[in-house]
Amino acid sequence: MDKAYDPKATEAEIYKLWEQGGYFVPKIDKTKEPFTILLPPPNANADLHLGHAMYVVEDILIRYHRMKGDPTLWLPGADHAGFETQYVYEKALAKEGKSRFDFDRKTLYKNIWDFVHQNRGTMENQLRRLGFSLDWSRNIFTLDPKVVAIVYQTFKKLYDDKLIYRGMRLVNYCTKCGTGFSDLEVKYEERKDPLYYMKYGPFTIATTRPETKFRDTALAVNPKDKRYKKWIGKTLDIQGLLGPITMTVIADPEVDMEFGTGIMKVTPAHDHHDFELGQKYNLPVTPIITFKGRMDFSWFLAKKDIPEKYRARAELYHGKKIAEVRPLMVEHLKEDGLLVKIDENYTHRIGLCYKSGTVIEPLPMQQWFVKVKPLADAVKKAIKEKKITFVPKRFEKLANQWLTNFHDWNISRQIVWGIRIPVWYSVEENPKLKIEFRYEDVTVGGEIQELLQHNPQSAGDYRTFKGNTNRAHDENYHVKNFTLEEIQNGIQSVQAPPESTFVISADAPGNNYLQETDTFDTWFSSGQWPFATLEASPFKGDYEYFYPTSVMETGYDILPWWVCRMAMLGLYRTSRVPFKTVYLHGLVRDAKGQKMSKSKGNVINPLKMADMYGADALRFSLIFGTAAGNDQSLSEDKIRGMRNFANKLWNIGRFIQMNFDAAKAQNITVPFYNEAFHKTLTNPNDKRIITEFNMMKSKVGKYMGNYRLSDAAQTIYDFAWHRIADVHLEKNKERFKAGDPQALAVLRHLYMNILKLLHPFMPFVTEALYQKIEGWDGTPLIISSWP
RNA sequence: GGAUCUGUAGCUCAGCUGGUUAGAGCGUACGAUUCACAUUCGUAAGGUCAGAGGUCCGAGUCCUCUCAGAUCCACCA
Repeated sequence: MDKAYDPKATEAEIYKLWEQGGYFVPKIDKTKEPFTILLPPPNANADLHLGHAMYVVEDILIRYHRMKGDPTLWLPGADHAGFETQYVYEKALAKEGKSRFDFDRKTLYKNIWDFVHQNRGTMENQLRRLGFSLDWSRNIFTLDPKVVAIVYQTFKKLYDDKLIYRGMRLVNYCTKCGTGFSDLEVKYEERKDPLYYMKYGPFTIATTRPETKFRDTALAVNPKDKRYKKWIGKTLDIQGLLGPITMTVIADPEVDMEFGTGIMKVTPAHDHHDFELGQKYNLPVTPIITFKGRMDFSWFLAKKDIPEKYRARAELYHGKKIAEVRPLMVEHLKEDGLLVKIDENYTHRIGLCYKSGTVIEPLPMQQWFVKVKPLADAVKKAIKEKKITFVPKRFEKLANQWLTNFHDWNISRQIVWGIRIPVWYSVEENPKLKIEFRYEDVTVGGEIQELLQHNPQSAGDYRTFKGNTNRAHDENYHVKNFTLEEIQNGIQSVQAPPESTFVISADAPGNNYLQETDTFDTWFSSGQWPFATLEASPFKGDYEYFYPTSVMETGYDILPWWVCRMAMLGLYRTSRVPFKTVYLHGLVRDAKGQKMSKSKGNVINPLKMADMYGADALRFSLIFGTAAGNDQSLSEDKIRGMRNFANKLWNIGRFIQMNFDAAKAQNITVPFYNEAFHKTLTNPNDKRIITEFNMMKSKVGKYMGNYRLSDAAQTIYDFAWHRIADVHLEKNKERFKAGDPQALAVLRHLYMNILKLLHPFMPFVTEALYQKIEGWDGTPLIISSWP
């Protein structure tokens, strides 16, 4: 044996041995209860970071149960990570000077597919590098056809149960990313913005967004507010920048009398709160901002007999960005004497796109929603009945809080990379269907139904396609023969008005159908992971045997996004909880307790650490001295310290081997330790260390059962290093050297069992050492039995 | 506004349902070592467990309040 342990020389070999030996594949035994964990699927296209390395918790539990003889499954997978991935891909496109709008839908999807699959193997090899004993024969991807089919079934069932509805709602829209988001994905930031006080008929109102006031539909006051009582219910003509607007004064108790002037304008199309008021009082939703984040005054310019002054203004505003138009409007307000004052020190919180940092624009849109409350209530009940328990316990409270506060879940995303919503609109039945269509770098809006109705059966005869009239007059516009397939692929978006009818189906119900262009929020599919993976498994009976899973282990930061949704959808689809225990780990921070980020340059790359100090050292340092659910600081020093421990184990092994070799040379036979042998023990040192070991062992067993992995790790660490190496070895050195069979037998027994106890934590070095032990029976440590 | 977490040795953190002299890793000081390991060994210094009050025979551990830090959610123009 070498003087020092060299992880590089052993780890890859050992992983191969395990994988090829088929030890990661569960040994199904119907008489035993299985132990199952699903790996939270990492993004298929991304490298692993330290957060992923925390999956070591799962590997420890898996290896522990495997050694205990439970049929054990740890199922790996990859997530398509819809928006995240498309975002990364678009950034790569931007570097080439391109954007997603340069491709039709099908090509874009295929390009992203290729992009993801080029990178996917990297992530999987990194999981291997860390020693994770995943059953690769069951590896699965969120876009595998079987998974998609299951997601579709869920959607259909939800719809049939009236838990999914389509509705015009204000969505959190990022005009830069071109998609809407769920509430969870909006980040807030404190900003100082001017608060404009402006004359509004007989009132003064305060607003930070003067640009939306052109489409105000009402004024609202608090019914208790004496100042405005006489106006309630009255209809007024209010002088604005583009002439008078007619609106009614409504009373609603939600209006804060203290804020600003106590009177608020209601803009249902661009404010969540106003939208709700609008719904309550039946106000029209009239947008003035487009999905590109530009001002839209076409509604005004289409009017007849507009005074020239106002027409000029509207033309000036039209098509401009909000930031450009706001100062112009302020100028015009001053000009007209409508501006009362500006409060420059007003701070408020505004919503930002969590990805691009763009201001989120609430815009009205037809979207698909999941009615969350019935689903969430079922989960709350299951938690109350202890069908799901949390480690640590406090997360139960948090989960309940989440489940209580969830709004209806917007599952529509205006992106291509994902599972397309299986909704089909009949072109014939929905004459108002609007499509955006792109070909040959020309985006055409138009009435495709005319085209499709002409000859829906035969492809290749769509010359009658007119496109929109503006384009038709454009001499650069080319009419081309489109096939039906080309039309389907070239569709940028289908906008179906509220009254549209539709069919839910995985495939086109007929030729005259166009599919919804939105895709599902990634979490809608990953929320079905537990049953979807097991149902889609290539091995028959997996779902029946392994579902529900035993432990769901993940970072606490995705408790609401993922864990709660899995619980909701799992319970809904299978009537059983998808997992019995939820173990949540904390964030890994840098040595100073700061969040790791690329910009701070304090990121520790787990793969680099594994290369430098060994995967075992990295694994151990992530467990050692940390508590479930708490953030932890990780320094390279700590990893180095754990590397030293691996080396200590190595050298105990080396010491043992040298002494066994010496004994062999003298023809001394060392017996194996067993109960009968134990009775023949005479030396008090041997007896005592065995007793101590047995106590330590039962302590470790108890800790493992309670998910107290850090305590288990520390207990073994302490015993191996400070009890065995520092004391027992030193005190009995002469006996070992003399080849005392009893002493050596006891030592070998202790050592073998320490390696076993330690194996879940440090699988590589323990396996390597175990196989070197004199008299090894040929069973790899990974499948040997837990002491 | 609501909620959660954290505050224990110089640093980073353990400490389960309250019970003997409060622990680890790293760091520090001094010393040892060709004998498994310098990725080593020994010895030592270092904490009024944020503060105050309370419950208890007994509290770092439970309760209340205060202070400090972090995080999450909601969000009023």
